[in-house]
Amino acid sequence: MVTIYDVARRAAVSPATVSRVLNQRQGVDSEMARRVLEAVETLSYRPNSVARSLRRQAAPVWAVVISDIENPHFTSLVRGIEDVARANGKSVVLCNSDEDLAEEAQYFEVALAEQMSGVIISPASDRLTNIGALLARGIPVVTIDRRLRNSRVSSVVVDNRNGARVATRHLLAAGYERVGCIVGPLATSTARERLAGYRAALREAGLRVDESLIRVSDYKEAGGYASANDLLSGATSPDALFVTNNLMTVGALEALSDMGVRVAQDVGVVGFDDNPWARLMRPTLSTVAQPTYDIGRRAADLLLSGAADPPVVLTLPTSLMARDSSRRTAPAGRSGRRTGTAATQEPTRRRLP
Amino acid sequence: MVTIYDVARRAAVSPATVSRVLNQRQGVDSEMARRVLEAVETLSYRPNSVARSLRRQAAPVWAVVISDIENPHFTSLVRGIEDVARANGKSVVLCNSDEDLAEEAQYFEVALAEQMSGVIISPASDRLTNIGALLARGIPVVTIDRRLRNSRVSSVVVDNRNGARVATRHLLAAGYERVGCIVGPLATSTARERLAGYRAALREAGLRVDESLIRVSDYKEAGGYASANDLLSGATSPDALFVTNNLMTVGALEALSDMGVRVAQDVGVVGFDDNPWARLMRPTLSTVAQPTYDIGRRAADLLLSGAADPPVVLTLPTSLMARDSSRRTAPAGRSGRRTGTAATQEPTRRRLP
DNA sequence: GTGAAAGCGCTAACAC
DNA sequence: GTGTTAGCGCTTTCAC
Repeated sequence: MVTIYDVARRAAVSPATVSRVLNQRQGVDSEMARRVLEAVETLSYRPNSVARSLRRQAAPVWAVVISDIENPHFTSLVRGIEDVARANGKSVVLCNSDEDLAEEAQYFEVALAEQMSGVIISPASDRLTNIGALLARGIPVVTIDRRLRNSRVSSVVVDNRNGARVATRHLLAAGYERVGCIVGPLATSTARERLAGYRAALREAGLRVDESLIRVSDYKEAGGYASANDLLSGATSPDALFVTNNLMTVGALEALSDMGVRVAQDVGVVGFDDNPWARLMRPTLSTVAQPTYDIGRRAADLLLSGAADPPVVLTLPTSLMARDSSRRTAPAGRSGRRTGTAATQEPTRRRLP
Repeated sequence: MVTIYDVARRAAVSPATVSRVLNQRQGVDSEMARRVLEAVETLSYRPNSVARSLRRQAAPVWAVVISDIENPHFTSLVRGIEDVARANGKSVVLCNSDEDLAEEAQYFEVALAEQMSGVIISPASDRLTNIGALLARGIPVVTIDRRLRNSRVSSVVVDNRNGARVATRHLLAAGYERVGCIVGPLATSTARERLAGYRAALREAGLRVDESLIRVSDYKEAGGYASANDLLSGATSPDALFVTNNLMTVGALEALSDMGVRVAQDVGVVGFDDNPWARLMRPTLSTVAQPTYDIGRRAADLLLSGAADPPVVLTLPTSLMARDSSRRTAPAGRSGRRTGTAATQEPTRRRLP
């Protein structure tokens, strides 16, 4: 392996000078610098970043701890983070926590052991996720997508409560009367906030919240399937569903399909998190869209600047993508809906806020 | 920072002994070992893996270089890799190459500088991707999803040619006559193999290959959209499309939808790579499914064992998921197809292989 | 402006 | 079995 000493010898300078040149410190004689660069070239020297990290007591690496790398919502966040990371010479280590506190803690240990210079996390629990050791070692931490209750950290999130409120209101305005809700693990801030928004919308419409129309699930496809199945076969079956993440929405739609329930006509649906195939489903799927890439970018920016002290919370807006799955009316266009049942349509009865 | 010396002092042993205990070397007095563990505990000592890596000249880290972290196909591969990595104490660094050779090369530099102990890559080009420096430094490399032509490396891939052949044959058997093909960058082995399979199926059916029905694209959504648009507005418009990856399939379907072309009835479609929402589209989408998770797992296993010398190539099978998008016949069930046009159905004319 | 030398935290000879 | 010690490759005082 070619070391900095080899380069120094070849360029007839000291290792210190080579280091200075390589780290663009100014004040190095330009002729010497030239020789160093030449030696680097001819020897095809590559700095050993492990040695550098040991010496500097910090590795140019960020850990990004998310709960599911197969969830497009999270990968889109990661894209945003990555672009900033790359532009600033940081590597990104992706860690799947699977919504598991032990896994999460394990990754914090790795971040500590590897002397990483930052951690971005979507915490599995807003109270139990413990970033104390990270902060104690001065490693900047930013939470993303979700918040933490017991620590002073900067966060980048969306306005979940309002997003959920708008979605629910939209279903009510479309004439649905018994809107159910499938929500994620209540240990996450997103689940609680989205549930709160759902409740708020019902209250604002002068409706009482029927707890039997709420299912707490796991943000996964199978969970959405089971919850939808369960809700639809209950005594007071909902005529609409607000499903609070993308994976559970897929599961819920599969359940409806398997039960022979027609989306929109029989049961209106609004999901959370937009995606390219929402437009390709029939009926097309209404969703609450989040600026995912931007969330990631901003979290990374925060991390770069040391995570901000005192901590800041950036709350980005969501936007309702109203499509056919939440319209009782048969659409005029060619969206592939059966036309025979258009008569199911009925006038809007809810108060429009 | 607590070091191994602090632990040694506290346990009244030498640093070497602490190291031995921590690395589970046998032959350490059990009483001493107990004291060491106790000291580790009370001081909440965490080994510094940077120092360890420097000393050992290797970091317990794998680089996984893929072209798009937002493509579910790749994230599913990564899942498989990750599970093996975690079970063996390796961290995974995810790198997006964006199908770009320069980016790719950049990540190889990082892997080298970080002394990583393995690289899994889905090469952007089968001839131009250069893993020479990696191999020269003895870093094991495995390619995944795609192969490399100019290097001796182990690979885990699927039988792309046959998958494409079966898909095309399936469309012909369903009565489509002018099957078009949207293929990825020809620098990738997958694109060439899938195209070859498509051609083979046409030949086997006694048809000549109409080059004007083939579009070379980029494995991205926008590329699929543009290609479909282009194909459908050409002089000899296809009555079916074989689209060779998931993202381009989404794009192609969007294009068809925007043009008012009915999938299945007007244009049959088979995509590559299965996904959960294929069942939710209307008509449901036929695809060629790959055992993605398993591909990742096996690649990781190979890497663990030093990438195998001489290199091996594992070729896994694909499976055709025949659904409604490739059926001209109107389905009996509740799949949401307009029923008025079922008369479009016509008998199969192709020879069934 | 440049070089000598110490030292980041750990492991592995090697000596006892 | 256990301890001493050198050294992995780099950066950074501190002299000059």
